[in-house]
Amino acid sequence: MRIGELAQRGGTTTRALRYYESLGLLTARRTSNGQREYDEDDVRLVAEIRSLADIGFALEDTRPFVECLRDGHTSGDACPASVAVYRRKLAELDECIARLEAARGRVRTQLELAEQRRRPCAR
Amino acid sequence: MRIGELAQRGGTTTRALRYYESLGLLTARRTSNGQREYDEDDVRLVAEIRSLADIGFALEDTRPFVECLRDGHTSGDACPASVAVYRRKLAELDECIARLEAARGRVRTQLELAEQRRRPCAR
DNA sequence: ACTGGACTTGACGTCGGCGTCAAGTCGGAG
DNA sequence: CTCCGACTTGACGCCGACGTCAAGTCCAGT
Repeated sequence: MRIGELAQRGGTTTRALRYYESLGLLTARRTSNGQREYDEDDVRLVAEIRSLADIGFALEDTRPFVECLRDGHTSGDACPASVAVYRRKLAELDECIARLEAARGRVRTQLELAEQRRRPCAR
Repeated sequence: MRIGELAQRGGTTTRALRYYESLGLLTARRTSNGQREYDEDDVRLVAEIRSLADIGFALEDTRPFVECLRDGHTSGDACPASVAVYRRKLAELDECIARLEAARGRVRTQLELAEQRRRPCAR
């Protein structure tokens, strides 16, 4: 299949696919007239990239998963490098969530204080 | 005081202060030789901007607080517009935290599955 | 007089993940 | 033949919050 169909099936755009290729995440054979030619394995790769990216993984973080699939594994996270990314991402998420919750706490406190000042005598 | 001292006292940089001025968050009188001249009120403004920005507020979101202070209020969140930003930010934080927690859940699940596959018989 | 530091404006660079435009090629349908 | 749609490469635009460099001005100290 060509790039348009792959984009459609992967729920993304041709621009994104070419970008992935520029990053080395995706490679494509070329037909005689120079167009990119993809197969079902590439559909799988794009699906892997997109599902991880949608969760919040940086494209660079999807690289181990993609390489794992290209190595013939049926699952992108069958390789240690992918699992390591899972762990790191988990830690990042925990830290990020903690920061946001701390921020939320501060904002809520400030909001309550501000509202108290606005109606000092209300219930 | 001049811009260098204000930056130091506000825990930021001269570049940032000029940027705030370009956004209209900060205004400065000029001395005869063209240098920016600040006073204690400006220290207060910078402190307000930085404390909000450090929590994760966009600079644009600090504008109501700054204007509130400039209107003579002792607190940046004494004005309705500031309180509205608090509320909006709180909602944004809640949504963002929810998304991150959902992502964390998915990553943890995937991590556990991947580890199970790697040692299928271990405890 | 000279040096060093702080100041000025203007403008380009950074990061990620593409969107969007330009200009050209190619193949199939009518 | 012509036209349309899909494809190609290359390159600039975007967002936010500044960093960093360039080139010049100004003042205080020695």
